Amino acid sequence: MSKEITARSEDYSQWYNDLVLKGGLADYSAVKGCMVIKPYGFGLWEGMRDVLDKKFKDTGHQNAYFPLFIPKSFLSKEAAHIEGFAKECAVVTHYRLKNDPNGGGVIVDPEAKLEEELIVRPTSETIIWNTYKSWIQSHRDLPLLINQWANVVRWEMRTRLFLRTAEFLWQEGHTAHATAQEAVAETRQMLDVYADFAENWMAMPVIKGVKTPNERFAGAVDTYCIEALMQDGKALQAGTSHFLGQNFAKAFDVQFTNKENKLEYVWATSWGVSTRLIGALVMAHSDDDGLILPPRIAPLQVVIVPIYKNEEQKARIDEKVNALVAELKQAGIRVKYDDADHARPGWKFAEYELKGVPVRIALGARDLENNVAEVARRDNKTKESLSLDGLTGAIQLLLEDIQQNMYNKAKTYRDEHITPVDTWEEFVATLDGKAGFVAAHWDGTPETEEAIKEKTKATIRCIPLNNPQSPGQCILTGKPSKERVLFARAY
RNA sequence: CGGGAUGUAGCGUAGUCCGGUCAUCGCGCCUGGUUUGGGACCAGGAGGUCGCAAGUUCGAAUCUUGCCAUCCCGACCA
Repeated sequence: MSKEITARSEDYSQWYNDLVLKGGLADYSAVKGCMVIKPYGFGLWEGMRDVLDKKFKDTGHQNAYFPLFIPKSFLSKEAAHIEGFAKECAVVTHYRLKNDPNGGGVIVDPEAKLEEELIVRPTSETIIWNTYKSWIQSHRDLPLLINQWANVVRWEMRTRLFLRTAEFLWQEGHTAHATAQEAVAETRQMLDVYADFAENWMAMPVIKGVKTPNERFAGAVDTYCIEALMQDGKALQAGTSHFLGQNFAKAFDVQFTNKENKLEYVWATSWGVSTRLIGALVMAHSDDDGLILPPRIAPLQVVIVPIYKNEEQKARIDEKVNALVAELKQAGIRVKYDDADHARPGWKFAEYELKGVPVRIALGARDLENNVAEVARRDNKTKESLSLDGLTGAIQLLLEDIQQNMYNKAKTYRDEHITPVDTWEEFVATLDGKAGFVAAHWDGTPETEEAIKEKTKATIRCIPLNNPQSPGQCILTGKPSKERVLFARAY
């Protein structure tokens, strides 16, 4: 083994790092807290982006682009918003460099100080609502449904590849509506879009829910989320959708004239997912041999490896494979024929397993004689010989089966890790033991939530939508509770 | 931002305590050949400002100081 991967059981964090680095998804960079996304990792993001972008367009949204820089004064217009982000903002103070007169290279020119400092966007609500003010006058201008694909910067103290970096890529939708009901419906619709994407493309089951006030987005009335469970039993927020009420409309004075010719503040939403999804994907499915990517998102779905003893055999295999590749591509399958001569088949097998390619086809002289190919699937590491006749159809079915199997496996794990508990002892024991989500009663106060967090490091991940109402007693205070909420330790 | 650890060739490492032919070994890389059904073998070869910068010294990978980056644990967060 030339590329050792740390076992999950040995060191989960190191396992994750190994997969990301050795799987070729990303590299560390020369800049603290920032990462380089390598082509294979970016390919994953492109796949996610393409699917999501189509879903956004299909639900009536348009893409636009707003500035990277936000005047400092904008950020402070919404009190809760600045409160939430102030501690992690990068600030641009100067606009010019000059040669150090003392010969120390280049320095910031003290003459070139900005009159108003600029904040590198940690999110774009403020610059967007400042803009919307000039775009919205009448109810006929509504709804305004905009999305942007962008990078944002949050100066994080502790970073982890994909999961938390100072700069990350995301999309942020920002919509304006005439009524609260319409804005709430939009918030919920986009949450559904995210959940559908996570489950049907990423094969990652998620729980849709609403955040408690403690966990709410800075400036939102309600924050909805999708929560996923990683293999170490920690939860990960995979996407959020916020109902912003009229908070930003009021902060930026965005009013419209309604049908009755009266001025009203507009109602807002924002929603986003980020490159963090790549981290979620890695941790949800992969094993100690490497990545396991769901076919619908995998940059490469099928890899074909030739096995030959001489040029004559190679030529015959080439001929067969070239026809197969054409057919697979015709069927819309992302396929690569790896006939590089410098690596032997065994090396390639291990390499593509590390990279999580869902299906590997090996084709040798012996197979040609029998008119078969050896087809190996990455998700459960089984192999079988399939006839070369109709192989494309079989591969299509196999890819679908892998996608479904990965989802089922993740869902079984997730479902087995939602544990209802009724006492504090059980609660602590479950968190420390099997981990995962713990469904417990809570008295509904931020103080109790905070106390539980301090004692156990577990937070309320969400109150699931359509949560069954069942009276009980708060696990910490014993006060009455009308429903269970989901606790977990989280990324 | 606090605590701990690390940084020597693309990767992993020996050497650091006790300064002086010490820049070691494996993988990878290049050339040629033999190979090819689970990370091949032989022969030859290239590659390093020892994280960066000052300092101590006749002499620094090794000692001192500062800085940078990464990992782990905490506080904060998507």
